[in-house]
Amino acid sequence: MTKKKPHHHGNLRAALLEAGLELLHDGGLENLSMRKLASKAGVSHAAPAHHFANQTALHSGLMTEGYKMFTVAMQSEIKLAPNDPREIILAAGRGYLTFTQENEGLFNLMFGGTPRDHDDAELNKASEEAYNVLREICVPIVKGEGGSEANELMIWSLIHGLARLVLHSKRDTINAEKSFETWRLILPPLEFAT
Amino acid sequence: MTKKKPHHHGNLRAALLEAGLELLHDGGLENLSMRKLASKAGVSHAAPAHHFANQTALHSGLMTEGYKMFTVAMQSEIKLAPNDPREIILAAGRGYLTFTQENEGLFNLMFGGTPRDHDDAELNKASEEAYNVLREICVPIVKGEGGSEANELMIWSLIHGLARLVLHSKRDTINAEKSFETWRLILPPLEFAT
DNA sequence: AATAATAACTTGACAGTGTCAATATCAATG
DNA sequence: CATTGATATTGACACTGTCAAGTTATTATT
Repeated sequence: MTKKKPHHHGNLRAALLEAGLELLHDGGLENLSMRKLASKAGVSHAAPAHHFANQTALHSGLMTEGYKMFTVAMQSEIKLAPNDPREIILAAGRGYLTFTQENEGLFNLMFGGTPRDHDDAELNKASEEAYNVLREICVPIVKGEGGSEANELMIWSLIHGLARLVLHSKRDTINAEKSFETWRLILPPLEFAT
Repeated sequence: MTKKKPHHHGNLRAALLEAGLELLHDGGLENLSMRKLASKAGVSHAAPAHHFANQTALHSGLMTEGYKMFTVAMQSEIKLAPNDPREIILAAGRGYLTFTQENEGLFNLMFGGTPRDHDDAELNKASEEAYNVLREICVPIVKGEGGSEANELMIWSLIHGLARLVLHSKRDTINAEKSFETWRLILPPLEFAT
């Protein structure tokens, strides 16, 4: 039996991801660097290279964590919602908004155009799972000309766009506190199958 | 009469912005740097500092150009549209999508969470003008519970979200070529005042 | 158990980055 | 013509990601 005990403090990879999330949370995307990461985890500046081939790989790893948190945020709001298809969609949106507002830096990393490793299996799995949450809450919507895909895209675009705009104009138009209400207001009428 | 002939090649500031847009167009946000910018404009690495106090100021300048292009892209599509409120909204969206797909790097800079100078008067003016285009095309929509602001936010979120998702999954779900059709499909039914 | 092999980490170097201070040069004004 | 102020250059600094080489710790082999 092979005991995997990498000779640092258990699992450096996890510690690095943790440190990265912390940096993002503190100072946003601009505050994230491999060397700070390493320093925060208490290792030398080149240590991360053994767990993340390059910066893109590290970013992909952090995105993976982001999608997981994302999925959880939506699901836990859905659990609290009354058993009504529209209420469930509204709840998922609240989860989305909560996540983006509590993790602005990570959100920017995930959806700001930062290059990612498209062959990262974990990342692809995590993002797919997040998309599946969305897919499920859209099932009850009656299909129109564009089929269920158009419904999903409509909901996804709407909530993603709102989340971005809320972050984008924290000081202006859209009040972050009232973003839940705004979400309820802009979600168009939907027809559900009975 | 004062001939303003700064002793380089006319107007370095404009040349720097041009070079910046080119860098963004070629290699995306990751390809943009002040030193490349300077080199591309044929000046020393510290020359830009006299026209842009720091990187944020440069970014703000590029964003300003982006919003201007943005406004033009929407307006020129609107001009071609039949005089029907829904068709006009669809046209503006096509302009939005065209801009984002032809200027991915600039779009990422504008909406990827990159810090900006919130006191930059030109930037604020340019972004406001872009928002005004949106506001105008939403005027014919009958106001609901959220007033006209909710209508604007709905359209804005929807098209912005779609644009991001199209860029985000160029290779996957959403076909960039068919993004116009997708936009038509996900725009919900709207009620217009007669 | 001793030794070899492999993985994890460190150290040092390199080119590239934004920014600042000091210097030089040009354009226009007195 | 001399002064002045804006404009650009040069050089330095700390910081970044990445690579090569060396060191240490863990695992595997004989």
